[in-house]
Amino acid sequence: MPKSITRTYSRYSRDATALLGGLIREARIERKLTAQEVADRAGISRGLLQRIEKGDLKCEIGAVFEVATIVGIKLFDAEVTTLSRHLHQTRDKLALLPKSVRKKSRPVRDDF
Amino acid sequence: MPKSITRTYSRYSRDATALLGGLIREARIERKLTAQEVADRAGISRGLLQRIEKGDLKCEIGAVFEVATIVGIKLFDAEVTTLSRHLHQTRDKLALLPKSVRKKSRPVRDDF
DNA sequence: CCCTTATGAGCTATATATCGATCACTTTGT
DNA sequence: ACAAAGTGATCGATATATAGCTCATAAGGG
Repeated sequence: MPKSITRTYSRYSRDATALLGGLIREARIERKLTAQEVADRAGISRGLLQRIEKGDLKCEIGAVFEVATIVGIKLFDAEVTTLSRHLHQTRDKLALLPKSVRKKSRPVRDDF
Repeated sequence: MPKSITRTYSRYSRDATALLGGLIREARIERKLTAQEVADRAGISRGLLQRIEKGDLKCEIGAVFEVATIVGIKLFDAEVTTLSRHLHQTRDKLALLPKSVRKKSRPVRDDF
């Protein structure tokens, strides 16, 4: 990250991350696991787990998903299954789609 | 990250990330957006977008969710709605749960 | 078919996320 | 009420993810 970039995030992203973090925390407590335990199992520090549970947008997605899995949140059930469904819906269409996207170099001539 | 940490990820996490990345790519192409366009809108570099679409586990979750949102993947529909539901299911129970988890200091004496 | 443009991959410099430690505070069980 | 344990926060050091190029290849439109 050169040049000191301050990212902006959409509300959607922020809410989603915060909600996921909150659920992780609640799932952890429900399962009676200490923060240290979960952190150890996930191979991360306790501090990072804290940030994840707070919904910090700058955590590795791998770490977040890993923790989620450990505390018993089935990403496949929630997210991926739906994604899969979505994927299958569009798969046939996608087979016909171009492999690279190309912008119109010029406005379409439809004026004759 | 001091001390050269090599993280291990569960299959779940890897699959989920890869699937999400794949869906992002397909959604982008379907919408006829170039990688550069999406990257610009998300405020990230094209290289990072590539990694996200490949399912790289080490990307910021904020960047991934942001891109997902931009290409029209409704995290709320897929993930968060389910998360919300889950949240509500457990909310009442959670109100009664302890705020910190405590391990048994000693094995339970159930031998008398 | 050519020419334009998108994509993929690799490189370097730098901002920064992460770790590990420490401290104060809260909470819980006894 | 006390002691043990969990949590939250902060700090310094360092590994590393990211931006921003460049080049080569692939792909699509005219």
